[in-house]
Amino acid sequence: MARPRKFDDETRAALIRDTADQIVTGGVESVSLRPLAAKHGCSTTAIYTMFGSRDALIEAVVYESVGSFTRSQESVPITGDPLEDLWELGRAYRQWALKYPALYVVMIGRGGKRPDISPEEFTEDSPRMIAAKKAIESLFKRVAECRAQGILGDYPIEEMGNSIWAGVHGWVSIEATRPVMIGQDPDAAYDRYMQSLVRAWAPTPQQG
Amino acid sequence: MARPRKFDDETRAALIRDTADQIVTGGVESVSLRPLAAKHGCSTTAIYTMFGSRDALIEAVVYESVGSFTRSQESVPITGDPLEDLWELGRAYRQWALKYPALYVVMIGRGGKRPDISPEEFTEDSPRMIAAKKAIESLFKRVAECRAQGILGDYPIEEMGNSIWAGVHGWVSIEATRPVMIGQDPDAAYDRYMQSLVRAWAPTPQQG
DNA sequence: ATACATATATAACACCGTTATTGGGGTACT
DNA sequence: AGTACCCCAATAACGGTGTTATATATGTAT
Repeated sequence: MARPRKFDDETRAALIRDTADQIVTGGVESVSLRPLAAKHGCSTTAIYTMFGSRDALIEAVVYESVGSFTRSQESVPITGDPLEDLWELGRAYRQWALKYPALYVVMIGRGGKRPDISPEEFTEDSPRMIAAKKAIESLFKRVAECRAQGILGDYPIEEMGNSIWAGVHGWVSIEATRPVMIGQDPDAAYDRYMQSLVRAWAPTPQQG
Repeated sequence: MARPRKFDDETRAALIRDTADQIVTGGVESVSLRPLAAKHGCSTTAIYTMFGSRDALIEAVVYESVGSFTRSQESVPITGDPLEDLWELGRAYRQWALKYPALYVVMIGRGGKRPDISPEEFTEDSPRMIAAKKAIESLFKRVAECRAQGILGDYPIEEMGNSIWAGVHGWVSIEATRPVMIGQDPDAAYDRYMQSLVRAWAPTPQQG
């Protein structure tokens, strides 16, 4: 019915990988279509038929990155000690973000586009929101287990989960945007910070 | 010794104000020198002698915004109840960020530039770092007062201050980048979140 | 009066994302 | 077989960007 596609899904994946690398090494703003096309032996219009626009290409990278992040979260082993698992989950969260700081910023911060009014990608149950939910699902599961075992108090899972997530994100995003965090031992400081976030939702004596 | 300056500090301030407005309404990436120059009846080269580059202009805006944010923090009254003052400080923090989300993102997130290796503006005691320190000084003071009154435990001020700040920033930055936060009553949810951050550093029975 | 230093304007440079135009390559129907 | 059709990709153009080389104006110092 039409001219056959010269570039298959493999080239599409290669473009996404290359753009992700570019974001990691040079930041989002360094992503440029002409050099990218040249590197892959195609024209910019080919990228346009594959993705639609530069923003859409970056959105594809973000989507892929969320997947990578999610896999890194899901690969944290479950030991049976939900609190220890929670620490490991938090450490993996931070490690991923510090390994790809520019990706983390883009994927959680919408790449610096105007934040107030929002596009369709943030409607409930858009692919991106589903992926985002899945990304923090491991965290919520451990929180639920901790509550079931009395390690956390009888607060709503969603409230505790969102709070711990927001707290972790705050610390990590500061570390990811600035050169170094305060203190001599960032790893230990982060551990103590995580502990404080969890301590905040400890059972009260009445809750026993 | 040279040709007299056609544009004084007033025009410089006007340029900063205008650029800040532009960031607020259209995001950083919408800041463009040619329209800006035309609006102020000068050429782009005039902007270059005044600021040096587009990035430097935005950096000037950021510096000014940090000042505005700091003033908003410092205008929170001191009632004598340090814990209540802390809540008000946290509320003012969030209100400023939600009023100027794009500014908040740029001022704390470095405008989406590559975050890993860092420029000179982040060296200890650079003007920007001094301004940043001053911006959260009110928070640290209240934390210290709370500890002095036994509302907070005997932890290092810096650890408690940084933790609460990171936590607040995490929540607020999520709210500032996404359209709406989860939950029906965002204000109340944020209040409960702040309470959890402070509860984490409550005195232990031994400390009490 | 002349030399020098600097602020500004004009115009150019090298790029950018995007798109109109053109052509190539296949299917489907006559 | 021929032809109409449709889609993909390449070329080239459009309008825009930040930045800078060049030229000019305007002052001070000699």
